[in-house]
Amino acid sequence: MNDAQAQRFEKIWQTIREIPEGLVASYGQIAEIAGVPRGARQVGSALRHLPPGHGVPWYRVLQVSGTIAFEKGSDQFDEQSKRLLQEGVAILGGKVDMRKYRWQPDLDEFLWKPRGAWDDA
DNA sequence: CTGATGACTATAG
DNA sequence: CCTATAGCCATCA
Repeated sequence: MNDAQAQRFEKIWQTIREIPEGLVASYGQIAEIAGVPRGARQVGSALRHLPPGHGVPWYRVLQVSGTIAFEKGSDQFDEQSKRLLQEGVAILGGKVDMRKYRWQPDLDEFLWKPRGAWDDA
């Protein structure tokens, strides 16, 4: 694996690490933030290649519809839903309500650095 | 190089 | 809501 690939994966993993506990993001969303336009599939690929002991909250990444990407009934599906429920993310009808749990970096900015945000308005 | 694959998504019916 | 289709693009055989 060359540097460019490793770097892209690192960037994606780093982005996923920014998702706050209790919130989720879609593959496409992570791709966009990580600077990989139309790279939703690459995000999935990056997660598939996660090294041991990564500490990346991979379970906070869902399909844009709020559905868990794994097949229902699989071990991975169970593992992911379990972890989400554990941090308060509800799963109704097999899917997460994205309107409610979707992470919005813009909003983070708004909440963390409101200082002077409206000064020149 | 070529073709198949996949932890994706958008759109149409 | 579900299926089908078509883009998408890094990876892999």
